[in-house]
Amino acid sequence: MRQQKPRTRIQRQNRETILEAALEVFSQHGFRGATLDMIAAQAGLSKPNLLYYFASKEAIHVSLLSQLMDTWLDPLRALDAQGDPVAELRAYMRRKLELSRDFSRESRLFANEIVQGAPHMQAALATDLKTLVDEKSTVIRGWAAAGRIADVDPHHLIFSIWALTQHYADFDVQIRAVLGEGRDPMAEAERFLDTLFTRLLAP
Amino acid sequence: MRQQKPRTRIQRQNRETILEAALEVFSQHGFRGATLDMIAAQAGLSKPNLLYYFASKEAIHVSLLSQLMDTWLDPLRALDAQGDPVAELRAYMRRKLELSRDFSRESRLFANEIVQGAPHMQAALATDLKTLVDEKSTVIRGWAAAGRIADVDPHHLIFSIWALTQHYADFDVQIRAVLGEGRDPMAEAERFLDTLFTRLLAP
DNA sequence: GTCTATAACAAGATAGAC
DNA sequence: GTCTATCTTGTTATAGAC
Repeated sequence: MRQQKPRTRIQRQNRETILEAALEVFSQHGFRGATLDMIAAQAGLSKPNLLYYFASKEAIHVSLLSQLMDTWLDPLRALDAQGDPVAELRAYMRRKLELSRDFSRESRLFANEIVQGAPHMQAALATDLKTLVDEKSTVIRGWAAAGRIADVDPHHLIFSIWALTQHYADFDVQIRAVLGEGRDPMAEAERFLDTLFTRLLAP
Repeated sequence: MRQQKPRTRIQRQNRETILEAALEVFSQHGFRGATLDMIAAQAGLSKPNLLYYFASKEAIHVSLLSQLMDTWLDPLRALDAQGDPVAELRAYMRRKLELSRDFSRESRLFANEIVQGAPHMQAALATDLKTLVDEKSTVIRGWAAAGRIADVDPHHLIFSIWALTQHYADFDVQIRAVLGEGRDPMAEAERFLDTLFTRLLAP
């Protein structure tokens, strides 16, 4: 039962600091594995001070997740029905891969949430996400019908882009363990995935 | 400090019951999110009784994970260097997808562990897993060099099979939310992935 | 003697009072 | 910002049942 909207500059800044710290801790330990102590230490604030800005541990978590959804969907939103089909889809894949590289904590936070059944996001998935995906699927289906890309199921094409790009963030430990030292997973991934989607989509 | 190997029939059976219950709970909530109370309830046993059969909560978790590793690698082990390259790789993908369908809890247990940095599996990843993957990568590289499949990076090819098949188990909630009612994600996935790998691998 | 349950303990956690 | 009430949870006696 605290203020919802930050009024002053200090409030905005501290909320930002807390969310950044919480992202670090939640993405690494999951919701239950994270403690307010860890987040407070990471943020350089006292524990009660956290609870001055957020009503509860769960409130911090929810705030992170809802913020995230937007960023996460941006690359798909940018898919342009007027552009060149194969180029557009490859660019979408590349943007998603860049998100995995530059926002891997966010990706893991999301993965943690979904793997555990999305207790806090069910609604958003079935509305915002589904709406956007359905809309873009229609575009892709049109491209396929016009013979401008190969005939593939649009939904599963999108799933494959999610799966392949997020895998490099979420399963990073495994990837690095298997590849061994001295390799650059993300750079290699970009080349591999570009080849993959080029071959898949060629009409 | 309990017995390691089950001696009696009851012991084997109860350990089995506990592991089954723990799989259900751990895969859904992660290690820290799961409580012994939940596992006990699921197993129909009392909490102290759990700890009569397993030394600790962690011991149950570790037991599950080490059992899992074997099952998880079987499909890759079965990749036959003497078989037809494209058929072998497609069959490997199909076996992995069947695992995702029939052992989705195991897949999520694994995902939970890896996403959080694999605190209990680091060693196994860098040894057992890496050894097997490197070995099969050599086979695949040979196929590519002989022009029997397209020229792709073997490691990333294997990663792509993992990513695409496990995604349907681990992100099941999201998939179903996006597809909506009345569809069969796994059946559709099989057709889509078969097309994808056929096009990717065609020499 | 092998197993199971009730009860209690101690550490650690969230949340809130002062 | 220190300090604390309250609750949860992993673990351990303790004692009883098959």
